Parts: sequence; structure tokens; C-alpha cells
Amino acid sequence: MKKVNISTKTKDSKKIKHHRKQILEASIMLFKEKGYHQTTTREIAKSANMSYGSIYDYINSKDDILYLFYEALYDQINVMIIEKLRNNECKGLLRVRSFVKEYFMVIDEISNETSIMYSESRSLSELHLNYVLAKENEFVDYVKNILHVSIQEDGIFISEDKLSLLANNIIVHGHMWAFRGWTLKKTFTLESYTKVQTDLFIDSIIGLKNTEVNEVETVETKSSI
Amino acid sequence: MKKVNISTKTKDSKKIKHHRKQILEASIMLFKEKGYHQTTTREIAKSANMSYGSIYDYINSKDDILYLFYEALYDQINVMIIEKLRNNECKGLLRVRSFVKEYFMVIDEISNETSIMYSESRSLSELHLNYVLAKENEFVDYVKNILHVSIQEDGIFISEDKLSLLANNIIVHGHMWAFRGWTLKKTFTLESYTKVQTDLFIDSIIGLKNTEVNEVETVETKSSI
Amino acid sequence: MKKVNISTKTKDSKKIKHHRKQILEASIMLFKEKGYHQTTTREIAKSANMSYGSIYDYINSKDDILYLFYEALYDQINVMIIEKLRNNECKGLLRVRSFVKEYFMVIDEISNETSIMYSESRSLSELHLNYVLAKENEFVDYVKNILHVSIQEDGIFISEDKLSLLANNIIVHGHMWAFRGWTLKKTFTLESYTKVQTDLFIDSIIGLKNTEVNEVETVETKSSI
Amino acid sequence: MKKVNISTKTKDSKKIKHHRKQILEASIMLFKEKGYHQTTTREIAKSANMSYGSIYDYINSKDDILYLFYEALYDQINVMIIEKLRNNECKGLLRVRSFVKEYFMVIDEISNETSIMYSESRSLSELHLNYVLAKENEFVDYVKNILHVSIQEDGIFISEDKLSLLANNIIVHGHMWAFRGWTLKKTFTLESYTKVQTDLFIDSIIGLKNTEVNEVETVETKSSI
DNA sequence: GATGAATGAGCCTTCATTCAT
DNA sequence: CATGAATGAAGGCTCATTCAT
Repeated sequence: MKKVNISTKTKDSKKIKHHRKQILEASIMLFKEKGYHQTTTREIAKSANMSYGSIYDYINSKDDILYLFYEALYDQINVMIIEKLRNNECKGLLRVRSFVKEYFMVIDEISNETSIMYSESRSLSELHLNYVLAKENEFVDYVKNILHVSIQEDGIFISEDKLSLLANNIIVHGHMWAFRGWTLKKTFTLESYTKVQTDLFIDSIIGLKNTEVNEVETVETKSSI
Repeated sequence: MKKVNISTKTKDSKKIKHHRKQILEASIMLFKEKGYHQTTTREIAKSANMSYGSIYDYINSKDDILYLFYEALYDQINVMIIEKLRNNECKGLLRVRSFVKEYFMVIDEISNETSIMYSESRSLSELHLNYVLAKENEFVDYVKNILHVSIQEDGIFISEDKLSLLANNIIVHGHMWAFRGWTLKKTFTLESYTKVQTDLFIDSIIGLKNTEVNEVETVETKSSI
Repeated sequence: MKKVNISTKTKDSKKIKHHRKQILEASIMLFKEKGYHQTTTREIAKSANMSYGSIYDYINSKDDILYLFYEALYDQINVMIIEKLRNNECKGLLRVRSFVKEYFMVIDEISNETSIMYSESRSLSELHLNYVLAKENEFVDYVKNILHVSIQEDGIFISEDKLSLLANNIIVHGHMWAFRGWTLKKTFTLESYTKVQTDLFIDSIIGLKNTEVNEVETVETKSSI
Repeated sequence: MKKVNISTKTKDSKKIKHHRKQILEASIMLFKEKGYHQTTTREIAKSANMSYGSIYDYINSKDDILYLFYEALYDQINVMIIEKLRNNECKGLLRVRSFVKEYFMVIDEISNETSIMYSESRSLSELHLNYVLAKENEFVDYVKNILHVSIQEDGIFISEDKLSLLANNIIVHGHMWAFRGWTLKKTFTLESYTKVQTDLFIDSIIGLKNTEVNEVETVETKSSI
């Protein structure tokens, strides 16, 4: 899905980029602290070192800032993950492990933004929401693809349904670290959280291997469940 | 944690209950549609078939409505689950299956409320937020306990960490059905979602059984992962 | 000027009297503490041990309460002063001394009411304000008359203008004790305030005697007065 | 006592001064007519020829307007009186006469404000009230000082108590002209009020001279004062 | 382009008054 | 008559957005 274009009075695209970045950085801080609605455009302008009126040379409405926020968030996740996975040469479930680890690390770095994402999506206009949901779908597909390829390399075949759910689970487990950090961090560090969560995940896949790949074999214990 | 008391001008506790229910039902509809901040007290009053000033006979501020919402939500979850599990005589992992099924069904019934819960927790005042977090902790403990007992009955022992994470996962997987319903429902019905999610979950526990319970045994395949 | 009649739903005049008294007593307390506008009818009702709606069986509007307050205040002043002066047999300037003393004592007893009188007269409706001003004029005349008679008895004659001003001064000096009590009470007790204020007052009258009545005479002993 | 600072959104101090003046002038008119509580911020804005929200660029709350009013009132009294007494070269009781005359003239010019001062002091917040009372005390001291010096120059010595009361009396007699103008103006012009009031005042001081300083002396001619 | 003062719609809340019970 | 829940007009204040400079 193509980005929603935000028209501006200003034409100089370099300046637009620069100032929008300022606006965004200020917004993230403020949104995290007080939420989108409690944050005023004046505060954003001040925090972005711009004059009150200037903001409106780079956006059309406060709404746009929220959209810009989501757009930037997805861009960031994409860039960071692709970056980190570039030289990764793992295969099979090891690649999955690797991906989850990198993904969780990314979320940890942007946990503020992730929490905001959960809080404020309802404030998006329909147009902007559609873009965000499309982006989310793209990311699910991306994860599904990684999973699919990796699992196949280990000779495991799973149904489309399960693949889909596993992908969604990974993504949500990442978000969880952000939005349930207040309680998870009492028990886990990012590392231990990643390890335990991944172990469980891999175990469920291997479970799958047994049940699905080889249905004629005598399945142990599980048949009774 | 004790409920935060909300004083009222009116004394008649029957009326209070009745009107608060009206206010809540109206609010849920509106919050779901537009979020807490976009919903005005006038809209709530109108939608609750009350006069404009009357809602302030039953609450003290708009804030209270949000708190009432969270309070009711947790009460509802507790009541519904306890109700449903009352005559359950399953043991072991079957009990876990059963619990997850009932829990997901509850969430499905109150998926609107669950989504709102995720969006609006930031809008709670600190006092009210503390109550909500305490309630959430209580629920995690409740799930941990079910898991612990059930797993033991099947002769599986797992670390406190894993137990904690599994409980959190179950809870979040329930919420997921609400807040990611927009995409999950393209692939799953509640039943299929429950089945697949539970299968994965049980598999990960059985995986645990192999790795943790019997460490001296030669662990298959997994060690290489 | 005749009292402004306040119509009521209730006819039983005994009850009216009783309940209005309750309302007034509650109001004085509350008006002193928070002023007329900050005091709600609910508070008055509660403080008067009546139900919210009942108040409106004895008055027509919150405005009426304020009027009732002023009416009662003037009645009280009249009654109290007449009561106290009944058996007074002083003559001449001694009668003035006596009157001032009694008047200041009355004001001291109702200093709360007096302060309220000053604060809230602007809140009276025009109709009610006219009644109050008429009452005030009556009181000025009453004081002028006392002065006139008393001074004449001592063989002092003063112009109508001066008489008028002296009467107003006495009245305002009484009020002063109420509305400037916050500072006067740092220096004076009611007794010392009365003494010093009266001494000054008598001296100014005796001054008048000299200047106006008989410029060449020497002044007699004031100490006896 | 230092002025209570009222923060503004706007920085331009010239504009602040200008707009606050507008607000104040509008407020005085409206407060005089209807009192502080009956006057709405909307009315003030309209009457001050400002847009509705704009007044909140120059004040923080309706309360501030009242405070600004009192502050301006005291400033005005100080400035006007000092201005008028600058070139006054009278001595003794003549200086007192002169001061009273100027003071009454000032009050007459700001009689609306003076009446408002009496009605609305209860509406001030505690912080602001304290400032006002401190200012009032300062003014009492100022008047006491003038009296003290002037009287001494004429060889009259009076007790601290009497001095204090005389100062308070002068001040209240000024206020009286404002808050009892509705009746005093039926009998007096400012000039005649001033003359009669001052004559009485001087007589009471001369009375003091006789009683306190030298009880046996004969009284000299007052007519020259 | 930048600035920040001006605008006014809209929000939450209060409270005098009414009226069904 | 008494009660107190219901009503809704009105008030103080905020803040996204505009626009003159």
C-alpha cells in the first residue's frame, strides 16, 4: 500500500524532511509521556524548536502527526530488521531464532513507540488507519515468509493456518515486551524473555513436526490430549 | 486490591447500579467507535438515555466512567470464567485446554471491551491505573495457578519463569483475538483460532516435558536448535 | 417601605416562619463562610435540615433567600436596639454615648451578617435592593433623630447637613467594626474601639458647639460626658 | 508585599499591558453593573473588544481579573495621591485638610472601583486576598504617618490608638463617599461632603488637644484651619 | 518562509429549579 | 406536604487552526 501523501505549503523537500523529523521526535517523547490527545500542538512545536504556526507548513492537521508517527514506525522496523538480518547466514530453525532475537531487540529499542502504537491507533482517521493495517499485513507476510522458508529447510511442513498464527504470535510477543513490560520486566530481562519465549516457540514447532509431518507414526503422550 | 470508591450524589443504590450500567453500556459502544477522548459526556448521556446533567449524579467526572469501565471489565471476566469452569472436572492438560477455551470465549464476548482496554489504559489516572494493574496481576496469578496445578497432574514440572510466561502468553493470546481480530478473523473462526492456538501451546508444554523433566535422557532433535 | 412579599406554595404561616428561620440560619453561616454565590441551594437545604425540593415551598428563588437575609438583618437591628434602649434614661450627649455603645454592641453580635450585607448587596434584585435602601434610610433617620434630640438637650444646635453626616458616620463606624475587624481587632477590643470612637465623635460635636453656636465661648469640661 | 505574578502565554509586554488594560476597563464597567460573579468571561471579552479565547492569553483565570483589578486600584490610588501631594507645602492640620481633600477627590474619581472593592473582596483567593490586605495596611500606615507628622507640627500629641483610628476613619470616610454615595449625594456634593467631614475631623483632633495635651488651656480659634 | 497573536467551536462540569412519586 | 432524582441552560477554560506581519 502506498503511503498517504500529506500535502504541504512548503515545497523544499529537504526542509520538509528535516522539520518533520523534528516534529516526530518531539511527538514520540510527548505521546509516550502523555498520550496523543493530552499533547497539544503548541507543546509539540515548542519541543521541536519550531514556532506554533510553522508546524502547519509541514503538516495539515494534528492528525497528520499521528500518521507520520505510524509511518515512521513501520519504516524504522523494516530498516532495522533488514539491516540486522543482512549478514545472517543461519538456516532452518536457527534462522527463526535469529530473527526473533533481532526483532525483539528492535522492539526493545522502540518500545515507547510500540506502546503508543497500541494506545493511539483508534485516533487515526480511517484513511490513515487503512494504511497502517496494510503495513501490518505486509509485516505479517514478511514474517510468515521467513518462517515458511526456515521451517521447510528443517524439513517441517505446517499448514497455512498454523503458519499464519505463528507469525502473528511472534509479532505480538514482540509487542508484548513493550506493552506488558511493566510486569514482564519484573521477571525477565530482554535476553531471558527472548530465550524463554523462543524456546517455547521452537518447542511448539517441533511438536508440530511430530504431529503433522509424520501422522502414521505412533504419536506419544499427545494423542490423549 | 480494593476497588476505588466513586462517590455519588444519589443514595439509592439500586438506581446507581441501574444508571451506571446504562452509562457503561453507552460508553462501551461509543468508546469502541471513537475512543474515550473523542467521546463527549453529552454523547454518553444521550446514548444512555439520560439527561445531560444526570450522569453527574452517578459519577464525579468523565474519568470515573473509564475507571468504571475497567472495573466492570475485570468483574465480568472473573464472573464469566468462574461460572464456566465451575462444573469442569477435567484434569491435567485437558483442564488447561478447557480453561483456554472458556477464556477465549469470554474474550470473544467482550472483544470490544478488550480492545478499548488496550487503547485507553493511558487515559486512566494514576490511582485508577494502579487498581487496573493490580487486577491484571491477580489474573496472571490465577492463570499461573491453573497452569501449575494442571501441569503437575500430568507429571510435568516447569520453572517459575516459564510458568509465568505461559500464563502471560495465554492472556495475551486471548486479547489478541480482540485487538487483532481485524486480521485473524480473515483466517480463523473463534473455534479454529482456539484450536490452533491451544495445540501450539500444548505442544510447547510437552516440549518442556521432554527437555526439563528428563534432562538426563538423550534429548532428540532439539539440542541442535 | 413595606416588605416585599414572597409568595409561597405553603399556606401554613407558622410553618413558613419556622422553615424560613431554618433556611436563614443555615444561610448566614454559609454566606459568611463562602459568600452568597459560592453557596448552593443544596448546601443551604442540607444545612437547614430540609430536603432539596422543600426549600422551594418556602421561597421562590435563591434570590429570595438573600432578600430574607437583609430583611431579617434590619428587623434584628431594630429589635435589638429598641430593646436595649428601652430603659435608658440618659439625656443629652450621654444618650448619644449610650446609643453608640448599644449600637456597636449589636453590630458586634451580628458582625458576620454585617459583613455579608456589604459583600452581597449587589446581588440583590432591583426590587429587593430598593427595599433594603429604604430600610437603611429609615435607620439613618432614626439615628438622626436621636442625635438631634440629644444634642438639643445639651443646648447644641447643628445644621441639618452636619446632623445627617454625623448619623451616617455613626452607622458606618459600626459597620467598620465588622468589615475592618481583621485589622481593627489587632489594636482594639470592642470596648476600647467604642470608647475611642465615641470620644472622637463627642469631641467633634463639642467642637461644633464652639464654632457654630457660640464662637467666643470657652469650652467646658468634656470629661463629664 | 510583592505583587503576585500572573503568567501569560504571550510574551510581548507591551501587548500584555495594553490588553490587560482593556480587560480591566471592561471588567470595572461590568463588575460595577452586575458584580463579579454575574459577569461572564464572555461578556468581559466582548466588552474588551477581544475574541473570546484571547483573554486567556493575558490572564490565567477569571480570578486573575479580580486580582488585577485590586492591584490596579491600589496602584492608582498611590500614584494619584502622590502626584497630587507632590507640591503641597502645607504644614500642620492644614496638611491634613489638604490630604483628605485630595484623597476624597481620588476616591470620587474611582468610586466605581471602590464600591467593587467592597463587594468583591470575598471572591479573592487567599493568596490574592493577602496581597490586598497587605496593601491596605500599607495605606493605613501611610495615612497614619501623615497624620502623625502634621499633628505634631501643630503641637498636638495623641496616643497610638487614636492615631490608628483616625487614619482608619479617614480612609473609611473616603470609601463611604463611594459606597454610600446613593444617599450621601442627596445631601452633599463632593466639596460639601469633604468640607463637613473634614471640619468634624479637625474638631475631634482639636478636642484631643484639649483633653489630652492640656486640659486647662482655652481653645484657640479653629476658624483659621 | 517564519512567527505567534487571534479566533471561536467545543469540552467538562455545575447548579437552580422542577416534578413525579 | 415532603422528597430527591432529573433537567438543561450556562459558565470557565482549552486548543487546533488561521493569518497578519
